[in-house]
Amino acid sequence: MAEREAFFLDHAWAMIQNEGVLNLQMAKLAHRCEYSVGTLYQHFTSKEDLLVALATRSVGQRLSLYQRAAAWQAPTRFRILAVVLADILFAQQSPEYFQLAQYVSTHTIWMAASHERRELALEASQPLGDLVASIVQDARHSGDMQDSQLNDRELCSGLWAMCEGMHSLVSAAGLLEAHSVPRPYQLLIIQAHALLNGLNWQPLMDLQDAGQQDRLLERIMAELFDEFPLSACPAGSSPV
Amino acid sequence: MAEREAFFLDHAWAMIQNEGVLNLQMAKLAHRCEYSVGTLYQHFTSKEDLLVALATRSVGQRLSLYQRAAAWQAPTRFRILAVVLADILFAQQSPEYFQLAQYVSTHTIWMAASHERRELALEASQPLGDLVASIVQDARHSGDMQDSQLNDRELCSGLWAMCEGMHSLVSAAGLLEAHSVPRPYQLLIIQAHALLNGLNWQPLMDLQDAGQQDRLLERIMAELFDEFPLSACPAGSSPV
DNA sequence: ATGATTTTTGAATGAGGTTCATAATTGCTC
DNA sequence: GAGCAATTATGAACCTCATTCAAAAATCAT
Repeated sequence: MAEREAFFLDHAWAMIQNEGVLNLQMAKLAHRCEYSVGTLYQHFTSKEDLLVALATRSVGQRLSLYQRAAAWQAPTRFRILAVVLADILFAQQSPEYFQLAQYVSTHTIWMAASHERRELALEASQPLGDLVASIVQDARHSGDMQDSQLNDRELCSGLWAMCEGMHSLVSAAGLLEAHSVPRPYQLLIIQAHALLNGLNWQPLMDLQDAGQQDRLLERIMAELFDEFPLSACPAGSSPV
Repeated sequence: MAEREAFFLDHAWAMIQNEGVLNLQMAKLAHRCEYSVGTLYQHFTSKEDLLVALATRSVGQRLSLYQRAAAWQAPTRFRILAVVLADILFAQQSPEYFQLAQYVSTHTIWMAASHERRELALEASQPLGDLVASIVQDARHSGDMQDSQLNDRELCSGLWAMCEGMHSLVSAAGLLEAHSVPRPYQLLIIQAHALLNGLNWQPLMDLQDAGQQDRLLERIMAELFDEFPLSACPAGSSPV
């Protein structure tokens, strides 16, 4: 049963990658899977429900990238930045996923999914939060972070929002260009450094020293994400 | 002609506020405006096109709040924070608008609108960017800000992304609660302070001193946004 | 083998976005 | 102001799907 659900989702994902979210049709999907429409609807209460399920499933892939960052033997500040980089790389590698995730987390779509499905989605996102929180905890223990006002989750909420927000801005084609903001993901890295500096997360990064920032990025790419093309790295020189 | 377009948009907005974005029907809208469906389609190439037009129009209301912040006789750092607060207040005052804006800036919807409509939307958003950029310029002149790596727009991109991102996270019901992040807008203020500190935007704010932050917020509320209920202010004590 | 229960099916339903042939109106000329 | 051309408005018809549900098929229990 769970197997068939996965089967449906596999094919739905393939269809979305070919034809976009808007063109996914329940009847086509059922036909492609050689099941009837009714059977499809036994698994998903609605199309939106299926989309949320799909987005939920992809969290796993994202997590595996994040985990490299969390498990890295490096100062906590580097590790948290590596998470941001993982986020960026994944967004560039699977733009369809981000498009879907964004569409799904829209109030309009989110609320159209079943309550159970939403709960499952929230549960699935927990490991991502846990992972980031664990880095914060390490940072507190090692003395890299001294803040006492915010708990582990709250501390990262700004960084989280910033990443999410930049993805949103990027996906509205033309918006950033219209506002003279090219290379959004390079900027995201710089702004993330600024935020982490502001939170007093040691070791601080000199924002005026682009070379130092690039070297760190390149190191993370080499040590954690070496299978990604260098062009994916939002460094100062490359036009990402 | 432009008058009739505005007429359509007025009624569309009213209908969305009553019944939500998903329940807006082109035929109902036309009927309510006492025009035929065909006439409606002379103004908007599709439903998505209309939604983008609607979102575009609402930028004006948002702008008027931002302008108070920009025109305020106060240090630039206070003014930029006032912009963030204006954003939050507007989001709380017009949740329908933000829901719409978010829905519309989804790749899926955005790309379904006509090219011309998208251009208009981008143009309409310029004043918001200009306004923020002008504050940055003042900050550079007065010496509050010394960064030389980023231009005026780029400098604020992180703050912009952070605000957008937090709105996104808030609108996915249950997501923040699931991650132990209550009172998102209070957090947004704190994180904005952290980011501004990191950018070295003077005068720096002591992140550990919640009282000082609250006093600033209350001052902005009193001097700029006194018609808003105090409960709208995301201060430390109130449970927003 | 037979009846009961569960699962599957896909044609039918219905909702609603979009189109386009027709009708109405406006503008122009003599 | 009559006649004609050009423009604009109309809304029924069309078409695309998501969703449902009565009937058929498959499975299980005795």
